[in-house]
Amino acid sequence: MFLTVDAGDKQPIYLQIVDGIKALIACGQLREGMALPSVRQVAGDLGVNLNTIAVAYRQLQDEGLVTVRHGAGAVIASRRPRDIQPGELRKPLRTALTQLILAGLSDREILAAVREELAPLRQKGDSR
Amino acid sequence: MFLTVDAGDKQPIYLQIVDGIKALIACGQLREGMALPSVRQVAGDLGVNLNTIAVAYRQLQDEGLVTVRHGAGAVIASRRPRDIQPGELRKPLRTALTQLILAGLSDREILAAVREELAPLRQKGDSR
Amino acid sequence: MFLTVDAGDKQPIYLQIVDGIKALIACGQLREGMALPSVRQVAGDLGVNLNTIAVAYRQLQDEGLVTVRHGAGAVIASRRPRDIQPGELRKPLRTALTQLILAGLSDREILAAVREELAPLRQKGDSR
Amino acid sequence: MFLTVDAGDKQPIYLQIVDGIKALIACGQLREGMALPSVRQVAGDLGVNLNTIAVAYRQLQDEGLVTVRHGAGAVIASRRPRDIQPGELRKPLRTALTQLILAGLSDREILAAVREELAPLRQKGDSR
DNA sequence: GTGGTCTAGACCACG
DNA sequence: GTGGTCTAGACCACC
Repeated sequence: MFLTVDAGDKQPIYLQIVDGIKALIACGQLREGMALPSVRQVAGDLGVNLNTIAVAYRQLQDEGLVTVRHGAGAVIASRRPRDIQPGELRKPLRTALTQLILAGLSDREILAAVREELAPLRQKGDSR
Repeated sequence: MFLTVDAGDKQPIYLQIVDGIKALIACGQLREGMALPSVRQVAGDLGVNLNTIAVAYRQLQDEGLVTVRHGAGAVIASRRPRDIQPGELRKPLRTALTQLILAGLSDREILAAVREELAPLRQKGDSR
Repeated sequence: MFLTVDAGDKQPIYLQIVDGIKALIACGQLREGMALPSVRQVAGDLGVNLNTIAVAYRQLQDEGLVTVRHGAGAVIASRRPRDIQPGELRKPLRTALTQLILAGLSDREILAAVREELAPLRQKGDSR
Repeated sequence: MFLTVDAGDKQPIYLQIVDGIKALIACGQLREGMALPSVRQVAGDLGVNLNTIAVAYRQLQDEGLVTVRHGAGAVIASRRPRDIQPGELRKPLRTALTQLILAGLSDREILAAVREELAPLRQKGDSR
């Protein structure tokens, strides 16, 4: 489990953990039915408070990505066809791309960067 | 000036404004030397607090995108190569791509989405 | 015995079992003097922890609905008028109705839903 | 604002508050666009911790019932057609009705109780 | 053992 | 002023 947090980051710790676990799910390192490490273990490993992890797990549950069973740990939920509006996902993408343009990258360079980022997120070869 | 803010968004208003102005710069609608509208005018147009706009302008100044001249408003700064840490720009990109993967999009679909988003950001034809 | 549990439910498993048995009693499928299946059997059938079933049975005993006889299993208790505080039963009803109102149902629709739910709970014709 | 909490209740305080506010919305005492009292005020009034109220408000936001704007308080959200599966709402109703049957109430008495509970939730006369 | 809730108190971010 | 986050530590509920 390769989760890291940066206390100096503008993004709150609990969201960093949420994003980290989402990435692990996306790349297949965490699959449907697999158990997540316990709240206490993650808290100990990362050196953050128990509650902070609990909030992250709760968020993942609210998004339907994991099933938390009281007294029995958390497991990756069955992957549903996710009822998200595409518009919700486009906004952060647009913002990220804008930043790259302002940094002076050409379209070609940006697409290369996207491919570079995409590759490790597809390690397990389920490139649907 | 086509800036909009969504009070219901989870992103703070001042950042929505920062991103909006960045997009205008990226696509060439705002060019080096052009004056930004006054804090008061933007606040009035968008119906938000004066202070909120001031914070947004301050952020743009801190990033070196605009220069605020005391008593004379803000103008778009000369485009410098900017001292960017590439990692800083990659993180939001990675998060946005992760979300698209979790939504079930294939690599092909994601690259298409990136191209779609990139196009309007290059309206003015300066595809360096 | 038609009991089911849903591990993904937010309600704890032992309460799902308690509610399930209450429903069976309410509709007459379980009557005074009838024996409940053993803790072990239920646990095996549902694939849950032995202790979980024991807690459910304990709760039913505390509410006076079943009597647990040492070494001889549990049987449905004689139906007493029960010492109920009406307020205690009204609260969950009020919460459930509030949810229906927020979902946009009219009074007419809600009463229809109540009658619909009531019918199968009166299968055995003891509509006192 | 008539919110009460019972520390001895089995339901957690933050959910009691969520339910209380839902009831106020359902009966029209809180309408679209109205501001909720601040987290600090509610915490003071009820004598509970700030965080507890914050969690309740966050839950209401996650359910789309209120819009929380950082630094600017919380307001009742525009009432959307709620994308709930009716099955979700039927389960608590069924459980509540089961309890009433076990208490010995007849169908007639139960329907009377439902009408009794429904009346105060329709004070403002929008019985769609 | 697991996660859930609550407290007290601190500090930050937003408008 | 507002809400958001985090900590430390406690106690409870569940499996």
